[in-house]
Amino acid sequence: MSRVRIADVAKAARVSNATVSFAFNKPQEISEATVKRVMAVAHRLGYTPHPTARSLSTKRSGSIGFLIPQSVEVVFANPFVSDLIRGVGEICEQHDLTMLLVPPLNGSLESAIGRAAVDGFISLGLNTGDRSLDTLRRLGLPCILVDADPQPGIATINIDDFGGAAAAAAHLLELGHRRIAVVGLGEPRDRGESGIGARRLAGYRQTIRAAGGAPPRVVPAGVTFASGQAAFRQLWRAKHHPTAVLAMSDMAAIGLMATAREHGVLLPEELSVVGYDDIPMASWVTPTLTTVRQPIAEKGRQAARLLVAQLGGKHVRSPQPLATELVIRESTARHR
Amino acid sequence: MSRVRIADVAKAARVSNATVSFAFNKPQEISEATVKRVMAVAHRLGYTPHPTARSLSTKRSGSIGFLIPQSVEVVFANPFVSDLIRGVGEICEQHDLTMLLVPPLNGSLESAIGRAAVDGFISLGLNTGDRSLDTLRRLGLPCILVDADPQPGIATINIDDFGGAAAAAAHLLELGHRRIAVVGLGEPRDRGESGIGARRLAGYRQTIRAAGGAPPRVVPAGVTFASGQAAFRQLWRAKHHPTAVLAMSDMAAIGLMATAREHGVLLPEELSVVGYDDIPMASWVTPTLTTVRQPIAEKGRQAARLLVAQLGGKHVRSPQPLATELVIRESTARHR
DNA sequence: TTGTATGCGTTATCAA
DNA sequence: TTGATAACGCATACAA
Repeated sequence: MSRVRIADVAKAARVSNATVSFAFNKPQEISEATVKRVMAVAHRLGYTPHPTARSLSTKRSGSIGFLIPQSVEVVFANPFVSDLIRGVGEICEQHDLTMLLVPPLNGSLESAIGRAAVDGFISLGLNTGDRSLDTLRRLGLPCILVDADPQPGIATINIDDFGGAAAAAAHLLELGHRRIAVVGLGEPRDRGESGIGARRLAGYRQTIRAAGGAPPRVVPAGVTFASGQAAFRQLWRAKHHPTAVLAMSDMAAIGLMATAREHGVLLPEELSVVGYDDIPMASWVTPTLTTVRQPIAEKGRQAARLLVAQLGGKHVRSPQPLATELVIRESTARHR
Repeated sequence: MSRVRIADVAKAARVSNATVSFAFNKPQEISEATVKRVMAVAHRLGYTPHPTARSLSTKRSGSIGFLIPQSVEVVFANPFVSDLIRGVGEICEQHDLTMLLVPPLNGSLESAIGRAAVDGFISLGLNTGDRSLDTLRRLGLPCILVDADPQPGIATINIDDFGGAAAAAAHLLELGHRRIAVVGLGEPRDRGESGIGARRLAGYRQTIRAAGGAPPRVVPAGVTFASGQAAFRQLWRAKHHPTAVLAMSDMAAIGLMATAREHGVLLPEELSVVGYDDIPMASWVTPTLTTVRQPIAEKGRQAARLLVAQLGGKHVRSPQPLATELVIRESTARHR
């Protein structure tokens, strides 16, 4: 019981393969009666064009790849990614594109890229110097970067990481905090070099320095609840506890707050916490989280729109970084 | 600057196409020296096998479709889906499979199914009688259903929806609650018919009836924060307010709780709330949410494992429904 | 308006 | 061990 092919339809409808193909793809090119007849036969036989064969011929797969730097398991633990996907998905659906999730294959994004049958990629947080970028270029696949360092010839969607971080730091300084800790993003070796972590850290540091504050202690963390828990424990292990924390993700901030409360730390009286992202959850936790809002879904939409444009042959350029906004809620208070 | 093809490599390495193909796919079939030489040339030229051409030939795409009943925009608003995806992704990565997100195309899942170049599907919540099931059968594509009614010949992953709901209801009854409301799942027209909503509702109803309680009022909702907010407003519009609520999703429960607090309702003193799912967030909100835990990621893993087995030609059967467990936290209290 | 013939880039069969 | 060559299933330029 093999699949119904175009030839089967053609034979049953007493026309050629080409006519069947036209009936599906360019109905206006042939007579209406023929289209009707062919389609009726096709439907009766249960024919559906083979997507792979069609792709090989048209050189279009009708799907785009969503490149993630780690496993699905890890990346989707952060609600940020869901929101980003939602934005991308919105535009994809407008253009009948499906989305392929492409994590590294055996640790290598390069090989995963080569195996993905897609028309282009949206990539989340690709570090400068990553060889995947060369692979992308070599294959000539359109690609839009999100939350990455600008690359020559590749459009990148970014937010004003520095400005958001600066606003967050300024808020804490204004509240009288002087012993401020930073919960970083990713491994220490990455932080100083590049990426959003570095930009945010610069925003924190410069603002604090400009106010005459001491350089903040920085503890590494990821974008998960658990990493926020770990960050708290690390901070509280030291003799002098900070009176305020600047986190680079809401998830880490929320994990940190939960653990702080478990340790009997009063929030925000004894510890002010500022997050980053403003994921929906930030306004549902207790205390509600003061955070730097970034338009997550909009980033996804922009990236997808740009990719669609590029698929259409247009030359696209990186837009201006999107604005961030400090959202003051209950997790920050005046230093006592 | 067209893409490097297998013939280019063959010519440059002075071998035939077949030899190049062997070097990539069955290195043990040809001499080691040849493999080495061919691979060196391939690498120098930047050759990567064309995934679509390869698929057409092997009849394998190396990716599976994740069928969702609504747009990505809507479906990914529920953290439940992220967790499910994480489970599926975990197994996929073990088998070098990528995941294609397949939402309805112009409202029709059927056409979306036909266009997806995948080896099989995992489908979330496909209702009985959905014609997509016929399409799947016709195309002969392996498919595993999650949270759906059992279909003849199609393996389905389910949890003990009834038992979980019954435990939740029993818990509230035990706490002395008699005026209990249910926050449903989906449209009223679907609820009575089939699906997890119906099974959970039956669990609530039968348990309450067995205890001699009055039939619960049921208000419809979805699986989003906003639908929980709406459900609260609808409940509070009536004269007699319930003293406890059974929600069919944590997200709805969390939305309901947030709105209740805004209306000055004390939680859990004046209103007990039970959720369903036990998404991570359930233990981060205030009060922490009493809920029915289901192994979300495990469902994803099971579905993926079954699909992989089916792709391997094995005949698979629906496993036993996975156990649920009532997790008692702070959102439920004795009726005053 | 319809049919024929070729290309898409691999894999795999069968000879050599 | 390697090399021609036929599928794979469809789209499309070109011919009729």
